[in-house]
Amino acid sequence: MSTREGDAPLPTQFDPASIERTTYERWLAAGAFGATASASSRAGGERTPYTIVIPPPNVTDVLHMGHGLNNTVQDVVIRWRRMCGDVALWVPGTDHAGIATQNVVEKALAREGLTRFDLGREAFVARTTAWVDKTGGTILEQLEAIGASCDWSRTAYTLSPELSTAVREAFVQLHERGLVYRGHRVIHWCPRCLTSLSDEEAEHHETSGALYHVFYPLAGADDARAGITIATTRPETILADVAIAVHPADERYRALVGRSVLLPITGREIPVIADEYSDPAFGTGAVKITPAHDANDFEVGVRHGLAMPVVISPAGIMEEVADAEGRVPLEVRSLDRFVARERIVAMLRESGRLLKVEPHAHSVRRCYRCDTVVEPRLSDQWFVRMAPLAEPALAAVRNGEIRILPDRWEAVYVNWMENIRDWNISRQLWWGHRIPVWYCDACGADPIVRRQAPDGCPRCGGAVRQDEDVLDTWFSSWLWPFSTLGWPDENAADLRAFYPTDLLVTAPEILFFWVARMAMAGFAFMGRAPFHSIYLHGTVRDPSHRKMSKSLGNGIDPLDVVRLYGADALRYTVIAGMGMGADLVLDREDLEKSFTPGRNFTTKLWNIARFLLSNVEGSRVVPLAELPSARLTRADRWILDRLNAAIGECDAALGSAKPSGGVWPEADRYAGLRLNEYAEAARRFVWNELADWYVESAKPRLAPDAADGDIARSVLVHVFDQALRLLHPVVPFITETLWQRLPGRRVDDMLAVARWPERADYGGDGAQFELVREAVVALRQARAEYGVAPGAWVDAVLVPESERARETLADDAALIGRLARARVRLEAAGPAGNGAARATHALLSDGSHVAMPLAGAIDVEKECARLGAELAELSEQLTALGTRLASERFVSRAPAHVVEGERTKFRDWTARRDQLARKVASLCGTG
RNA sequence: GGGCGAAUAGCUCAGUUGGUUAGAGCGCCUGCCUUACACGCAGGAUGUCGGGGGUUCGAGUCCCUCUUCGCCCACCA
Repeated sequence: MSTREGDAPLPTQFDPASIERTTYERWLAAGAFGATASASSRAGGERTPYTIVIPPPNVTDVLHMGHGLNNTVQDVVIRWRRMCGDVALWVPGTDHAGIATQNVVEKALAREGLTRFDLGREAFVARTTAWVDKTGGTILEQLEAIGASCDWSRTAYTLSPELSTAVREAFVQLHERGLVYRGHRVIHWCPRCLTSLSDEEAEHHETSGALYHVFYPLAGADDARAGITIATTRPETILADVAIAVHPADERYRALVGRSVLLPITGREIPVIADEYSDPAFGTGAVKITPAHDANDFEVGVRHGLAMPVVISPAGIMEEVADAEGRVPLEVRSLDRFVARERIVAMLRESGRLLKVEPHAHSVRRCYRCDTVVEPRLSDQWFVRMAPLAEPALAAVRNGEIRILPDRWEAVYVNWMENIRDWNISRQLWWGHRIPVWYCDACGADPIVRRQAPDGCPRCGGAVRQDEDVLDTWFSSWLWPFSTLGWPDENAADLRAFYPTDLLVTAPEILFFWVARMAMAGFAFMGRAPFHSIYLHGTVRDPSHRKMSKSLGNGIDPLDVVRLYGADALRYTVIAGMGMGADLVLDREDLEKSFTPGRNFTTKLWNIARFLLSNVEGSRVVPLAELPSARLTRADRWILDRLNAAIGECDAALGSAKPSGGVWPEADRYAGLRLNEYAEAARRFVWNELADWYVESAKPRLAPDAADGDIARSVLVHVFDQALRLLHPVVPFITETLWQRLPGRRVDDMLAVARWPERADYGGDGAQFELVREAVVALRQARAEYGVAPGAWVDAVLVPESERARETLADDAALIGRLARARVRLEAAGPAGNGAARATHALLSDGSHVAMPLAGAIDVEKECARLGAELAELSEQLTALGTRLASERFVSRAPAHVVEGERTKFRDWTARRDQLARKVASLCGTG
């Protein structure tokens, strides 16, 4: 009644689709992923909390391999911690993705021939909200398909009312601390998105452009050749030039400082000024100053009190926008900036002012969302003063409070933090958090910064209007580790139970956008780091190492993989195939090949289970702990030893979950979270040890009449149970399904919340089984080498070197014979060759040897040559080793354990050499 | 321009503080449907650890240098 026995046998073929949905439903029904705040030790509970907040995918995203990779890593870790008994919380959620989402909706509008301005702000936001409500969040459902064990009751959204509260609180607090300010300066502007961007959002791209040398004649000079030549990459901005700057120490131009030159095309007079900004070594050493369209020129303009005419419209069109009367000639007016550039160049050429055009490689900034070349633009924006915020976040990485894996990224983080610049957080968009600032037009009071809209101007009581801009999307994301847990309510149960979180898993691309800023926000608003570990994984690439992307069409849909090979195959392939921080190469054109490792492994697991279950059905399986250890065979003890070793390797690869005392000790700091090593250790155990050796060796014992079948069954079930636990974080669906079918399981038992394995002393030593394995391998090699027919039984002689070896080989002679298809007999140690002449030999590691008398079947000459070569090689190595051991320097300088190891090796090799020599003598009749 | 990383088997990559005869997966070769698995089993081949120099008893691992890739940052018009 309460056990699951009686289920139909496992289907021959593993069909992932048939188990995944139901398994996931079962987890949900059992509340396996729910984390109870009161259970956290920080909230008076008994258990250690372990928290991961998801990097919120854009609400409009559909799942791609990058998400697959990112979320598999998080799920492996959170499942591991859950099994270790932590209150494991994985907070899911999505990001409203200001520019990205607005762009998508605007595109849809464009298909209707509309712009957002046709709808108006309110209607546009309503439409976007409706669209997000309808189609958004698909990705979260897709995460379930790959097994993500998020606590869905805590799903968050960066534009939810709760997070809006947090965003306004953060803005107001920063303002109160003087860390938010309104700045009038040149910022990056995307003429397509019609918004300003932060430095991080304006990406550098190497571009091969041109350097135009333009001549500005001296005003009022008799000599038409008198003047200054400047070099520029953006000739269209000439129209907004207000000065020419030369270096004060530049002798070439000293006489011209203070005089005026004539702007080409318009003939306007502009001064020549001296400013250290000008680099005498670059171009002609003279630089044109265009304060409204270049950040550096702006600084120069401020220093010299220059005018700042704007000649490029927000949309990138040449116009007399501000303080620019008479600056834009009709020929270029209303032209796009790049068209205007060509026109201006043509005009300069015609007038003879264009002296030279040389190719010039330089980097141009482009909008990270739409790839449009950004335009430097003078405007008013809100900024966050970052230097004070960076201080503690920088210190935290330096002192080990926060570690970054792989460690090489720490240098990148430190470098950025040390050179941090203020953050432009206002965006001229409609989709996002409206900036909580109001203005009074009536009395011109200072901007009113409030958590809630004020009723009226606090000074004159007049009407107020809210700032039109919204905040950078990342201004809400940087609060994510605590805003999702209830902040700004400092007493929120989740905040107290789960903050600070533990691990942040993401790609290095958003180290600055998001990760570093979260670190700063954690200190700024919570007074401590938001997490202690940052795990930066690689990128998914195609076989030509190009990043997988929608635009290149080289992407793989994870759901296709799930459909074809199962979520577990996807997860295993991703985890096992990815070293820390390394990229993952997958081939869209050959999914089968890409996911072969995962598919093969899950199939193997399935078949081990089929074999095991068919052999334990209907028998009572005694828990291992209830068995007298004296009844364990050599093979039993061996596999239990191997299990212990595997548990140790998995634990070592996963490392410490948390830093002790809040700071990572050097020894642990860069250890752990080596997920590929963990997966490999578990795979090797299950496949190469459990399946290849233990299961094979146990087969005779599982026969109905076998004497110790009960022991074999107990060990088999125990070991497989433990193995499934070890593997569960990587391949949760199949392990859960198989584990629940093991004998004695109760209906509500669930692997997802079962205990992680621990090493246990079984009161025995399985090392002697290695000799059995070696004998089998040696005999198999001999068979293969001499072309013995696969089905044929051969005679074999085992010659033990020691009493212990004799015992082992005698006990397991039948097993060796079965696995190597040989009729085995033991012969006492003694002068080699007695009865084994004309046989092929193999030495085992302890000096014992096995022989197959293959008279007639073997080529004695060939065998003698082989043995002779082996002997020669061994002798040579022995000589080298001897020389080394005789070396004064080695013995005196190498550590004692190394010297001792080499001496032991020398003794072993000597014994083997002697034995081999005897065999050569007996078989080949030479000395 | 500044900084960082990589180069190991045909391919994709592991190789933690220098220490047995350098590993895995995939691919390849040979033979096997051995009553769990051909998505499998058994056996096998393939490496001047990018080149050169150095430190050391000992270097894939540390240092220098060269070559070739890649990444990040950056206000030279």
